[in-house]
Amino acid sequence: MDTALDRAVRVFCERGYHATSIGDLTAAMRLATGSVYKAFRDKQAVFLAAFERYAAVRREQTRSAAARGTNGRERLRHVLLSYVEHSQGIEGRRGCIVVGGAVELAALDPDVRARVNAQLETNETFIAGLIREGQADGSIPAHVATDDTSRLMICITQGMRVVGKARLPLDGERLVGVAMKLLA
Amino acid sequence: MDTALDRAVRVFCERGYHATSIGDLTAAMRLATGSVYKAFRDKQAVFLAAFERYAAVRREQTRSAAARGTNGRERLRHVLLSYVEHSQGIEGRRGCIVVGGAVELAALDPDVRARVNAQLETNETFIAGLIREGQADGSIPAHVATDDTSRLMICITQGMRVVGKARLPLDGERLVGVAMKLLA
DNA sequence: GATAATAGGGAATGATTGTTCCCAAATCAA
DNA sequence: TTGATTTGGGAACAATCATTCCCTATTATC
Repeated sequence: MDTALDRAVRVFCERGYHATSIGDLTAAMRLATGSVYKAFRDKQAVFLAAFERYAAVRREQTRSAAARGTNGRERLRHVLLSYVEHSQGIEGRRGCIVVGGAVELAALDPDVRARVNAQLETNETFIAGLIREGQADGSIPAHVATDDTSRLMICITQGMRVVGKARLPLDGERLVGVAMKLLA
Repeated sequence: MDTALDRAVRVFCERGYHATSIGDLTAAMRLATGSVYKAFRDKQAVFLAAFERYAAVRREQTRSAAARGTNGRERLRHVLLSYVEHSQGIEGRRGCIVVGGAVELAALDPDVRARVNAQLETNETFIAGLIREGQADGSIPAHVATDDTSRLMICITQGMRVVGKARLPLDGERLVGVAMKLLA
């Protein structure tokens, strides 16, 4: 079932919510219509489950990117680098289900909006934590405004997914190199 | 007809492409079904026309925001401030048709993707121009990497629209204050 | 003033949508 | 082996979709 959900994630990322029909889902998940409706209440429930699965996977990827750094600043740098990589190429073109949910459904579906906001806030809190770590270990100056900087970085990461979906190329090292000035 | 198109812009911004039915459009534009199809070839043509109209209006708003500054750095600051303002509150919740087009249609409709890319590149070129102005008038250091910085700023502006649509609050002065470090 | 041309309105249409219902195969219990 | 229960599959359904067609005012032309 998790593998079927992974396939649903791909379709929702690529086509968004409304352009994905139940037929698209059954084809991707290799399940019949009745089976999908036996596993999920309706299409929105499939989307929310796919959203949850996507968020969990991405959260893990981001944590492990952070673990590649040896201090707060380096951990943050690797998180940003990881975001650029995921916003590029084939995965970038496929898109992000959080951004898709925000743009396509935030105004129409309170459940999805709540999940999107929760996800954005989790990410922001994580980044803010890394900034504080850096300030504690001396790799980030104490005068950096933690909350404002982490919120701006959320804007950067979400924006990269928009730009990546539009297929503008993103150079990881150079883009992140510039973004790290925010920690000066 | 321009006023009808303005109303179409609002619907497309708020609901996106696929969730907007012809019925939604006729209600918003105060036109009957037949009239819409007499003025436009199909739904995609309405969207593209609305996109064009939206882009023209936003372009003008951005230019006039830039005009409020007295040097390159200040002009860029006002542009960023303007973006935060438009990403917030009722307009932020309504959303941006460029971001919506990128996220919802870039993978499905080559025409829309081309228009989205053109718009992103226009904005990026405009920002890059402001950076160069600032470097010429001495308000921005010469060592600032123009292309990388302007691309990152596009990510920031597009990301603010995603975050604003999700209804996370954005504090203009503080966010832009942090973002201006990119010009150090 | 009569007629042609245009613009706007809305019912009809066929395709597609999300959802439900029911059937067949397989698994388990006795 | 039976019978009961679950699991997966797909046809059927009503609703909604984008689009077309045709009718009625209104404007323009002679």
